[in-house]
Amino acid sequence: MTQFGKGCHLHLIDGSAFIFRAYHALPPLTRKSDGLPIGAVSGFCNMLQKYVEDSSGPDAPTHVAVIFDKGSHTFRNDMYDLYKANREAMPEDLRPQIPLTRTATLAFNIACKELEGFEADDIIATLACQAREAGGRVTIISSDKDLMQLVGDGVEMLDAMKNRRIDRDGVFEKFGVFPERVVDVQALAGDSVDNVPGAPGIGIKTAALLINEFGSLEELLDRAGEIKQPKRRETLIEKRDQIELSKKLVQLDCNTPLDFTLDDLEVKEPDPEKLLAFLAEMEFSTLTKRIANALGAEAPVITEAKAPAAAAAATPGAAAAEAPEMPPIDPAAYTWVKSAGDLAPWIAQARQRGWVAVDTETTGLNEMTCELVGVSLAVEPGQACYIPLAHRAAGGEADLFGSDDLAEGQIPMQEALDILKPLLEDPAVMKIGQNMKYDAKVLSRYGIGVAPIDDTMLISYALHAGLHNHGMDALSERYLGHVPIPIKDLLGSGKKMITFDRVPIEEAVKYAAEDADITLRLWKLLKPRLHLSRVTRVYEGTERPLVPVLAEMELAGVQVDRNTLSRMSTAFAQKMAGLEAELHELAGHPFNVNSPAQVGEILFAEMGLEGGKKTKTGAWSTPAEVLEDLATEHDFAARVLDYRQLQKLKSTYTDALQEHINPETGRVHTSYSIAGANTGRLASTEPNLQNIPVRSEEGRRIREAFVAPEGKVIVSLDYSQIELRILAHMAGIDALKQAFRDGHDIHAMTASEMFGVPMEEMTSDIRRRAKAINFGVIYGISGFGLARNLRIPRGEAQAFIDRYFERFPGIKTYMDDTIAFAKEHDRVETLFGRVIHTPEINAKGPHAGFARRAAINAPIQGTAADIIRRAMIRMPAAIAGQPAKMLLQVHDELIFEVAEEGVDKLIATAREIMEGAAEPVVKLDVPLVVDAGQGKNWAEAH
DNA sequence: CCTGTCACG
DNA sequence: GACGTACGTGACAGGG
Repeated sequence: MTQFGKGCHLHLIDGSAFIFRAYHALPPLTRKSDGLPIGAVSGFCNMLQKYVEDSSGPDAPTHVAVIFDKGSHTFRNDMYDLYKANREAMPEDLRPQIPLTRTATLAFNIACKELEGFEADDIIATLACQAREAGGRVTIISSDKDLMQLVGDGVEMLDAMKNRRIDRDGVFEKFGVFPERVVDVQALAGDSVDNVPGAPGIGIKTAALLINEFGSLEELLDRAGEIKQPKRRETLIEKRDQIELSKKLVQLDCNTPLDFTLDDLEVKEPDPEKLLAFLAEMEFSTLTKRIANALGAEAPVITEAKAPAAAAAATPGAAAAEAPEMPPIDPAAYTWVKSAGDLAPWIAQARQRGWVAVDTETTGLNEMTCELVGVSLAVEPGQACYIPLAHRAAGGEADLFGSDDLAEGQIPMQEALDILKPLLEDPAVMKIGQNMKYDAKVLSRYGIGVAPIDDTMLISYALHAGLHNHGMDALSERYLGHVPIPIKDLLGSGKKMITFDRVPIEEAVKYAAEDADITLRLWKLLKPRLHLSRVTRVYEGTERPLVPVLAEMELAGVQVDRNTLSRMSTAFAQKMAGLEAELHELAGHPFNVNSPAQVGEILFAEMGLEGGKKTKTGAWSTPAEVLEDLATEHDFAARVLDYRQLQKLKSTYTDALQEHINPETGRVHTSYSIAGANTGRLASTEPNLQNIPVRSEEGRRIREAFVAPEGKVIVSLDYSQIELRILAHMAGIDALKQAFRDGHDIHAMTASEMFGVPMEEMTSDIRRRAKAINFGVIYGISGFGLARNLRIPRGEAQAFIDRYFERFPGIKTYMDDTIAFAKEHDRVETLFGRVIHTPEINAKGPHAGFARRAAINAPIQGTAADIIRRAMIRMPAAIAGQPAKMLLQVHDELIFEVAEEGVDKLIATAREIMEGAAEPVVKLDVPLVVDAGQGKNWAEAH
């Protein structure tokens, strides 16, 4: 044993922080055999394992301990009986897991220390002091700000969550003072979490200001009379005792009587047998295997005792880690289907059950250009196969010719597709996929129309929008506790990346079949929850049916005229070159106009203009908003704005769009993500066709490149003021509803009501202000935001808002009710029952305002999204037989390509569908109005 | 890979 | 009282 001293590096892990993070990060998992809650233990072990993996290398610790709290009564409670009095009670299902985390720590062979009547923080402080005195280094693994007072002289903190080291400067960033004065600041600012009172009315900022001015808390309190602000002065004088008590509460104790020494904390290798036995006892199948792998040991078999009904029932609301009938995921157990004979039983199994999970493997992520490489099927959890179809034989590196041969052990593509087609199109067999639109599009290019379908991504979206994303990796990790094989492992990344057809089939089987297996497991787990969460109608009515509709639109694409774009590109380039020369001239030297940092340097440093702000990275910030203020006086700023606009148009639109023209179809095929936006909106990617310019004259011309082929016309139909109409309905504002019924100018009406100006005397400026307020309401208005938008003083903006609420009290009520609902249920809902979770709504701090506004906006934006989704779903049947195709959606607008002679009829049909899309589920008190336009291109049609 | 900026509804 | 502020997206360029 080596004596702790110079060269030693002690790691102190805040155990309680680990436990709580693990508990809150994971769903309430239970042990399969007896229903024991183990979610927190599982997360705790994962975090320890990750810690062990990450802490090797040159900076590895020589000594380590996990420190826990013990006992609820400490010396601080003797000083102040309300200390930590507002702490919530420990959740029921966490309590039994606490002792298990000690066992887990010891199983990893890491020292595990606690002391009755002492907080972990004091033990950590004591050990850190001892280590520092002995000349060693210390890293405290915690993000608890109470520990920041210990930083310095070889002691640092590591925020494991953000993987960020915090040194003296880091502490200064947080507290505005260096570690020696942190307790002084804390004593003043107090801490609501620990119920430390501090000085009322003083937060961290003010506290740091005062401490820096006076040097120390004691000095400040002695000379409090010198403070200018009367309120602050009185507080400090009156609350002196309370502040001094607060300091004692936050001051950590470096003299905790420990019954061990630093030398007892020396890092030890874990005993594989003991560690694996513990993990197996907990029945963590994935983690057991992972650690067994890491240790080079055999993973013990986890006994599969059936859960007695009573034990399962004893933990109500607890979701089982894996549904009881699901065996652990084992990629080695999947089947390689090599022949038609191999495939037959899988088809039969799928038919017999009435469902099958399907996944396709392809050469790329673009459904329009990739090629099919294989198909995997899963019929039961653990029973999955992969049918390779176009894998290439392994060729030598220099083998430029032979490597395109097909690998052995594959059914000829067409033969396999002929066998699969009847199954994939069988109306009696549900095809389950994760993001089925992708697979359906690929297969449709091979002549297979997959139906009916279920989609685990969309099931998750209907259930959990706002809680997390809905990709397979996230879902698998979250709901199955399993990390799928990363595709990177097969394809590599960057320059050396290969396509899936080059992956050896043995490897492909594991990956591909696992995807189908996971999809099936997720389906079994999540599908039954739809009706429990009352979102079956949303899923079946507005998510799932959209898949084939979008697939058809995306496959159709929109014709884009390359010549128009490239002519514009050239023109933009010339203008930009002129502007660039002019700017270099104005600056007196050449610089990169595209670099905001350099532009800022010239404006604010070289030219010495006021109003420059820096970003958090320290570079100058030059958003358009700032440049616009300068532009009236300074040509330089005006030219930069002109340049930026052209640069944006050229790089994002006229240049990039050309790259997206599909050489085979001559058209641009966007992809819509159905589960991307939390509110129910779609998102358009590769390319994004939902942000083609329209507001500026120059930008709008880009829409001229979106054309109809010979003999056809582009038709655009868009909802007029849909979100304001929904607001009028949801908030029940009679005046607004009546205005919409009468077809009045809604913004002018609002202005007239608010400012008492008769409609005949309305000016455009007053109307503009009312319009900004109307939109502000939809966004969860704030005085600050409105002030910025209208470029008026904040007080004036607030006065507008106050008057608005006075005139339309129903809006205020709606907003308050929505927030109250969100706070109670952690979610909001649209008129159609779409659920948007608002997990941050009860959070404290800067997130709170954000969450409030999002909660106000979500039902309105989401209801509008529901309505256009419903219209889109009904559209194909409504326009069947007409010479028309629906091509694009832009949130409140649908774009069609129609034969000239069919335009009037299409407009009539589509308008009827769109205006009636809310019904019969919702009967709005306001009419929905759809405007239509037509032309040879999108610019004319809009 | 992250940040800043800017395009849309 | 302090903090940061309209809502929802995606793409591109710069810079480490």
